[in-house]
Amino acid sequence: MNLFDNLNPMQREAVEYTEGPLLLLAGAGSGKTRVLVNRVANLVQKGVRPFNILAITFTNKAACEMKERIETLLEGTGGVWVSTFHSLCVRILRREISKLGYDAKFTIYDADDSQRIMKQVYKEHNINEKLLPVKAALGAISRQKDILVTAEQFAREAEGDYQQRQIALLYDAYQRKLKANNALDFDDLICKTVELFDKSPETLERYQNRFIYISVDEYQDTNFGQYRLVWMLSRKNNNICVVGDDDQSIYGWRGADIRNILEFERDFPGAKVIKLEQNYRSTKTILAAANGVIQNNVKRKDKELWTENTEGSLITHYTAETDLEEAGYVVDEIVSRAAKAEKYKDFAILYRMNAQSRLFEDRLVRENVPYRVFGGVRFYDRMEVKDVLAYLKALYNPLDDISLRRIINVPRRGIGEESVARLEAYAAEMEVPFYDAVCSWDEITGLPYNGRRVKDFSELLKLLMEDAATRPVTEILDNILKETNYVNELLTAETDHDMAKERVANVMELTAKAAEFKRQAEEAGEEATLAAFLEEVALVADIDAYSEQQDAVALMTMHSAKGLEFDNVFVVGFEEHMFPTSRAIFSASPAQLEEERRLCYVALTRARKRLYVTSAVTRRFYNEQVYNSPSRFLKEIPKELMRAIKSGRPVSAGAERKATLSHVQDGYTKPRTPPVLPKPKTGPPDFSVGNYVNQKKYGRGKVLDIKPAGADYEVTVEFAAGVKKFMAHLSNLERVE
DNA sequence: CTAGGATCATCAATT
DNA sequence: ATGATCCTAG
Repeated sequence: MNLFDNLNPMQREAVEYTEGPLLLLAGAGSGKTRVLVNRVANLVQKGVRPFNILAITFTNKAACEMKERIETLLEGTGGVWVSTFHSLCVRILRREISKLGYDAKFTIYDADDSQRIMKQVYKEHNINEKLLPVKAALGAISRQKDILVTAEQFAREAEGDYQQRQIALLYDAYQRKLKANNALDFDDLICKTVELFDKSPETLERYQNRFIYISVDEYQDTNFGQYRLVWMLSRKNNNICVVGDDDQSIYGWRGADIRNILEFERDFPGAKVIKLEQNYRSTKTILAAANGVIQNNVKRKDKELWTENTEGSLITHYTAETDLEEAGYVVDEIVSRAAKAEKYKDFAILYRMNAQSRLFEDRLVRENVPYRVFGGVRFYDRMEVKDVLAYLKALYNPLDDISLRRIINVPRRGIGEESVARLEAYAAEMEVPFYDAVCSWDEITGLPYNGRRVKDFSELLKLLMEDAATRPVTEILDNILKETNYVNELLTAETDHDMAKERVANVMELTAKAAEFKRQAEEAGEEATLAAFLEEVALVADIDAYSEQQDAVALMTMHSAKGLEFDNVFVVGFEEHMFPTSRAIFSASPAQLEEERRLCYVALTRARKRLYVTSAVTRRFYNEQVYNSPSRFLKEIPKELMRAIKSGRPVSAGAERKATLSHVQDGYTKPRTPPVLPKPKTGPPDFSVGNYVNQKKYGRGKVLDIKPAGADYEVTVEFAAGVKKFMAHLSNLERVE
């Protein structure tokens, strides 16, 4: 097997260059995964033990794919450590975390768990959620963790500013509570690993000796903590290869720091830089469009992708009257193209927000088109799935109050708020975990039913725990369902029958997933322990489930689409305020808009052959009818690359296209549920600049500006609460004196 | 204590 | 529009 066949000179150089720091600037579709895989294979062929190679990826899916490709290439040489940052850290921490005073059986808390913890903190400190929303506090803390600032450090810096001091207090209390529950949140996984290496140089050295060659994919999306971790691990051997594209950095809001890639050469002296600029994925047209957009960003490394692929077809820009019609066009186009021998799995619909998927789903169902939605409410976030998982978590780590409190009255067993409050008070007074309070039910006065209900619950827990230590996760799960009768509870408690059935189906799917997990573990010669299952479940992303096996249209956000490619891509909702979002438009700093533009670049470059962008003149958004103009990014795509179609009437197209489109129109002359549109009145509003108006929500305000927008007028009004914009005829603005 | 109705705020992207 | 929280009656 020659690893260098069919590689271009740049790719070949990257595969060959194995010693010392290497920065691979790899544009979209430039074959970087191939380079990474071949590079690892090259190392192994040179005699490096797979055991000594670490490859970090962004998603579990990417990790699996890479592992498979390496194993195929090397015919079954396992042992290369391929994982995401988070799973790498968990594996290290499971072995080493006792050095930081945590128990090795720590639980990983997701965003929902974190929120519950924080709500408890608010309660204990009597802090008003209105003054500082829980989400805002958690966000602020998360940003600090991203840059490895501890609660103590933050408290020192926060002196003076009241809001900051408040956050410092919350950060500290939140962290203590996590510790008491023997739990880590997502950010902690990274921070604690860095902390561990800081505190224990000999531990760090062990891992440095183990990971002699390290590569990091999607380096543009790493945050400071992750950068620091990589830096520490690679310091000794200095064999670090990072791959990234500053134009595809789309996780700034999550703390990703584009400087990591821009300053790599400074951080790792003597670094070699190789650029991969040849694109193998898209047509010339698609690439030119993407380049046209991204070149409007100021902050970027200079480079331009090119391709030897064909020109391909023009990009279609479809302007629909309504969001409903937009969905109709997209789905009908998919149906008609699929009829011409294309597979459903060759189509993707990409949107900015998960909420946009609904209309497309409705339409796909109606046309009997198989599809899969990624993202949105994750499977593991479903209420019923979380309930069952909470049992598993509580059995595994009895210190995990959050999980224990979640299940104490699920299914209903007559332990309500009152009882929980008593237990809590006891736990606080005796300074013991909540679980101990449950077990000490006989010492607590004032429990309803003489503590009988709590007693039963504590006995149930003990019974389940007996098995939990030794049995495989599948049996533990079956046992929980049997002893609690949870499924039955779902069926009786839920008033909505379809909903109940769906919930039961989800629980069943969870047991199926556990079974599948057990099968895989046994195949690998491992045990399907509770610990391993919980870990897997905590760190999966929805996109990890994406598979090309299923012939189904893929629906996902542009963020989720990163790293994927499709023959035909529809980028929908291509409008101001949708994409770029209002937040980015009104943001004071241009950075947010630049990130939106990079997201646009990512979205456009997902397409191999055909690219569609669609916009609607009007749509329902947060339960309001809004009128948006086409996205500014549309103007950044060179006009000659596009074919514009408005409301079912091709501006320039052949007969074949017309046939398709009349089909679209038919769907709309007799829609099953006619779109309810307000009748836009015409004419200017009955007030002018300088007048005062009244608005339901914001009260009295002064009109600053009125300008035509489609059939209506956009009115800018200054209220006490700030400057807001409205569509004149939709927003019930009344002139007042 | 629980169930069910009323009221209220919220509304990006994710490991 | 939806989901979370609050409130009242059994």
